[in-house]
Amino acid sequence: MTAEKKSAKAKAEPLDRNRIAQVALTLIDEQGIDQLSMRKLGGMLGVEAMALYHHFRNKAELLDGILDIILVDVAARLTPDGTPLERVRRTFDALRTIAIEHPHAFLSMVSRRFRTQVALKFYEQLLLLFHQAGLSPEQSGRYYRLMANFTVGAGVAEVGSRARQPDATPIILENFYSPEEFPRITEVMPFLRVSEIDQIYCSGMDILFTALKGELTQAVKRDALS
Amino acid sequence: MTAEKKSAKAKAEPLDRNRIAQVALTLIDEQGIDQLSMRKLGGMLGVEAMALYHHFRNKAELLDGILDIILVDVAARLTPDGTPLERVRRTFDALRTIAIEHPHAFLSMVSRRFRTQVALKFYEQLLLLFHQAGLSPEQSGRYYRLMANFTVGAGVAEVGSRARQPDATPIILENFYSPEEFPRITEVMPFLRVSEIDQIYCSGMDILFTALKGELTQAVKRDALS
DNA sequence: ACCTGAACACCGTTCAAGT
DNA sequence: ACCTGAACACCGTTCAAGT
Repeated sequence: MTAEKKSAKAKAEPLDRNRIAQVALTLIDEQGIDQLSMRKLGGMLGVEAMALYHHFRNKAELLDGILDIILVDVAARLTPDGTPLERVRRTFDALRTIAIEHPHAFLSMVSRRFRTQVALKFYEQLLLLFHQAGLSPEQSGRYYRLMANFTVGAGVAEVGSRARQPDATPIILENFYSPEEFPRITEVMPFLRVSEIDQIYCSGMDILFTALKGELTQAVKRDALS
Repeated sequence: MTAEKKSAKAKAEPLDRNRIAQVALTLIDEQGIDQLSMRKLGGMLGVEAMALYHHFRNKAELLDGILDIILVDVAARLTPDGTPLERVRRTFDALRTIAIEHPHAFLSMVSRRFRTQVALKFYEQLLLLFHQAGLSPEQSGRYYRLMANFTVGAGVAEVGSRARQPDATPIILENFYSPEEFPRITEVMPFLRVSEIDQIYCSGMDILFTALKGELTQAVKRDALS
């Protein structure tokens, strides 16, 4: 009986941080973040929950491990071609896809500070691109934050519409929604469909990049004069 | 003994949704979101946990109630003076202060869809301002989303630096951080201090509003020609 | 070194019962 | 209508013990 259970769950190789975090991510993707428990995760790995504590000090550290997996995945998709600014743009676009591919995980990842080597390395690489594009440290910091804010916000919004939320107030829009009560919402809703969201995100990034390039050419002009 | 406990917790008036949500918010502010439990909340109200289920169907609905409180609070701070666009700007600025005043609550609020009457009313009012500023429904939707994305992202970033996180990977920056390993991060860090964040947020909103006004004057010119 | 078992101190929620 | 008590099916984490 015990042997049967173990074989069914595939426990051949020994555990390691990466495999645990990987399985945890699938669990989150399939069942939502609050369905991730050390006990259930252990079950999926054919192991007692307590075995996991040999690889992660606690659940929070496991979440850091999941963030690492995602960042490595994002980094792997990035190609080194194009100008530095094009690469910056592609990096943020790739980060945004996390929200779409892992909606349940995204929310808990987004507020985590970069604490691991992997995360810091990712951050360093991204800032290097800003540097290569000719931005000063001050400009790099500012535009990194602006773009990160915007991308994170877009991701969060996307999560809201994609990930099923635990049933809260059952006053779902469709139930009680009267167009005459909320005329502006009614008017705007067609333009905020999931199908439009991507284009809106792009337009926002366009605005930020235009501003950035404006600052860069100004600097070039100043240099030419002096 | 039981009487002592009750009197200590002030249970004079009967419960109502608003008071429960209010106390829940203070609990979150003081102890963090994952310290909010129905049992503990009941304790603070001098009541058994199960009594709360008479006012909220479940914990998720309680969170909706907290969001309502916050939105009412934000709305109360807004004055009706100035141009519609100025009022839009002040609305987002006020929303941002939530992240600063309720960092622990912010994260769980930000991904909640607007399901309650209160939240929809707030949304309607905000979209009305866009309308009054002369934006088309498409423009209203787009700029609402752009500004909301940006503000939410800024809030999330702020939460990351303000709200204490459960101890995860103990590789805190200071511990292992070697400037030569992460030169770009080192360079940029001084410009991303908490004291600078506010200014960066403002610069981002400035960029968005400049773009918005650009679209508006273009439309005016088109109208004049035709 | 890596995993188990039992235990501790908690959860959200249901349900029948009290007033 | 509003609250209680007991119960169910869970949690994260500690700690001593096994191999």
